[in-house]
Amino acid sequence: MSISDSPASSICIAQMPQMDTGLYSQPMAFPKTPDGRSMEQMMGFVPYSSCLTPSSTERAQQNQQDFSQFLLPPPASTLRPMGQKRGPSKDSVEYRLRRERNNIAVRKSRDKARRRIQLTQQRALQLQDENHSLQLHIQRLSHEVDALRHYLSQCHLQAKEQDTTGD
Amino acid sequence: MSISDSPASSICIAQMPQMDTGLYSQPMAFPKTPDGRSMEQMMGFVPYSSCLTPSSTERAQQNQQDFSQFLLPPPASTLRPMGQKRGPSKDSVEYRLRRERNNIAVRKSRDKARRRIQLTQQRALQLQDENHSLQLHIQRLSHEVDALRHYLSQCHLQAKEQDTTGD
DNA sequence: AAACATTGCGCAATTG
DNA sequence: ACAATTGCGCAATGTT
Repeated sequence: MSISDSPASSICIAQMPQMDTGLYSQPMAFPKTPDGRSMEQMMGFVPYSSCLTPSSTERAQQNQQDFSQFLLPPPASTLRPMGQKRGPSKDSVEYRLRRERNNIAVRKSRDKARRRIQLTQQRALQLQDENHSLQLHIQRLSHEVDALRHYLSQCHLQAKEQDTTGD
Repeated sequence: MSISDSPASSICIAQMPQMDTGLYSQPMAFPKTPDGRSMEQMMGFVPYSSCLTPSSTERAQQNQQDFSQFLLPPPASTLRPMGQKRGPSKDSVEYRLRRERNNIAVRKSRDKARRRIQLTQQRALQLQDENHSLQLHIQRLSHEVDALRHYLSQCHLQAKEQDTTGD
């Protein structure tokens, strides 16, 4: 099933109003430039962005007012019509179902990402520790090498002495 | 807790485009500052989104109280409507300004997070490489130690032989 | 082509 | 009051 309540956290979901963006949106999607912003050029349309709109969006959370969206005559009609047709997709069941599924997928994906990040962090720490240990090990070995070399040179000296003496 | 609620059925509410942010925006008019903000501040305009979408219309929840602003497009003259508004903030100017600022902060914060993550990842890789190098180094040193020990033992042997011989 | 996964974004609630 | 974070849903994309 789908959602539904969930224990604790959850919010409501399903029919909640929250939507913000809605229609037209085009918030992102477009080629984003590296810096992230801009570019809608491709399409010609302009965002309208500025749109402005304020709040409308509001979700009902208790407070909110919402305002009417319509109150305005404007272009309205020009925008997407839809009357309530739910045929294709948009305001109803099918749409809602898709949204709900996506929301779930999103949550899942984000949890995954979060875990991944955490893991990477841990790994970095672990590697750092390991690194430290290895450096210590190297230090020890280096000293050992030095000591051995020293002994060896002593040996050679003695050998030479012996040589000299003996000869 | 969240709440939510609105009667169950309703769904949406407004739907409009929100975008503002400046990002894509600027359709025409305003100067947008580099950092992205601007605009509305100057005018204070409000909603009007164009959007709207109709369909839902109906659900008008009775509750919506407010709406206010007048829906009008005009330039509003700059200012907020006045009318009833619950004092604090909600639908206009002030609100919009706050939102805009927050949106900017959010983008900033996320960029930062992204960079941080990337950095951690790089660091992990780097540490891994370093680790590998250190292990090789250890291997070399270990061999060296072995070799030296071997030489040393040879030395001692010779010394002994010499000893024996000489004696 | 339908389902799931990612990702940028704005909103709102929190936190400092 | 205000910036920084964080959880969340939306929608465009990407992947299967």
